[in-house]
Amino acid sequence: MRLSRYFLPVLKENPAEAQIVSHRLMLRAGMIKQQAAGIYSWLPMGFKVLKRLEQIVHEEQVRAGHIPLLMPTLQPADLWRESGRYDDYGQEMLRIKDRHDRDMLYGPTNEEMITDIFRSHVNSYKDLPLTLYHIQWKFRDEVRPRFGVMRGREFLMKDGYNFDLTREDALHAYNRHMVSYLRTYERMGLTAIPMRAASGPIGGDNTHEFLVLADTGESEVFYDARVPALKLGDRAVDYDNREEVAGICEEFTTLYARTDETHDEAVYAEVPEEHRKVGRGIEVGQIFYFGTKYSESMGATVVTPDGSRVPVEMGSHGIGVSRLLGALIEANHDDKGIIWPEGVTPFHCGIVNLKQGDTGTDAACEGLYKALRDLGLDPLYDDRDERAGAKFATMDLIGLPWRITVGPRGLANGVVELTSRRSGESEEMSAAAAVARIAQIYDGV
RNA sequence: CGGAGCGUAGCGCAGCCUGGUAGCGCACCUGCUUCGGGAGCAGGGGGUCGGAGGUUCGAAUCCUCUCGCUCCGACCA
Repeated sequence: MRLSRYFLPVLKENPAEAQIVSHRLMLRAGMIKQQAAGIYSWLPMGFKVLKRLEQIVHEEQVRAGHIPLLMPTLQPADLWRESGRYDDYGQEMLRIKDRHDRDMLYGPTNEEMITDIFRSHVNSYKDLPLTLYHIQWKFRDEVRPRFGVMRGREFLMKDGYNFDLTREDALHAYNRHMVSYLRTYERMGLTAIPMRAASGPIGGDNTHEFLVLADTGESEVFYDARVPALKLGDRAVDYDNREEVAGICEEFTTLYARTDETHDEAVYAEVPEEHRKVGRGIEVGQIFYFGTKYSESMGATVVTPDGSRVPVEMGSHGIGVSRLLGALIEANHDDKGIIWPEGVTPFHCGIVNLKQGDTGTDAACEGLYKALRDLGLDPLYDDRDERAGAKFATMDLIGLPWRITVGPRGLANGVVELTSRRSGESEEMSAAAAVARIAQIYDGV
């Protein structure tokens, strides 16, 4: 993309309403525009990152054997009357009437609807196990939306639902989700720690929340310092292998890690003192096993091998996709702006032309731009007629992890400059070498 | 939902107390000079002061109502 033809309305000054750094940077970097309290338009670059996160979530869900579908944002109230949650959910649910005066609602989640789909089409144990998920906009009419997309009223969420015959099968689904989530966050360059959680209104006994450590997090967290160092890495996981999947879960949940809701001083005291850490975290996902809570109230049953009919075992699992953007920035920024991890960056690298209009630098930049694109990479070429300082400031603000700087001074020596946004370190090399390096960095990302 | 505050140009703000017909910085447009970390000079465009009502000869300013937004606390992906 050529910046002169893109739509990237960056702000030089901090918008007054944004208090936390991710909100401020998303506004300044021209990623979002607020339309109402907790409701945002996603401008091109914000939308690009959001789509990238969505894609990673999809890939990891499919890898785990889960099946995508799409349910609507608007739902009939009757489904929720059946489960009993229409009255329970309270004012957080946005209720709407259509022209025929029918009660509708903007879905805050989809347990009822997925259960309805299931019971309409599945009757036999032979169709199990089954895990369906979608990535769809939700609405929860929060009393006090804040922190930009981290606590919006409208938000994009991946929610998945497993249907199993037995409790053991359902717990395997639970574990499968935990591992797929670990992998998802890791690909995004985030360290998200599974922590035992309280169940909340969705209900259920087994539940973990995934927390990204950040000073601005809303939850207080207590954990063993060795937990954030745990990595899934690129090990191959057979998601159908129960022992293997359970083993990974054990690996990641044995050491102490809890939020203030489930914190237990007595257990925490057993953690060696030098490993005890207290901090703050942003919740970016949660997994639940809730058994037959919805299948019983809504009649989602299957016929077993012996001919009897039993309610299915279920769980639901969510990732706050739009919130992840905020969490990513909270975890990856400095005083100049965002620092995108390679896995989620909106553009692979930036090209800064220090002397726009100069035949030599223009040609060198065009050459780089074409070479990178020919390799399937997506560079952002700052071809605006701006001064060097302005271009550098924009690049730092929007946080592309790599920048190639092209100026007459370097070109006279046959070199361009490759700079890491994260470390700030620069290296001079030929244009061809810079292209090769970028390609190598993104190989396999 | 309790408490506090803010709405004046695209963004950041001053003016309001003490009414007299709107200003500053950035951004934008034009020209010249600049050009390796948010340039300088000169000129220019843009605001029914959130909305409605009231007081007054006169309202951004005072009064009433209303809408929106933010922050602090209790609740949540």
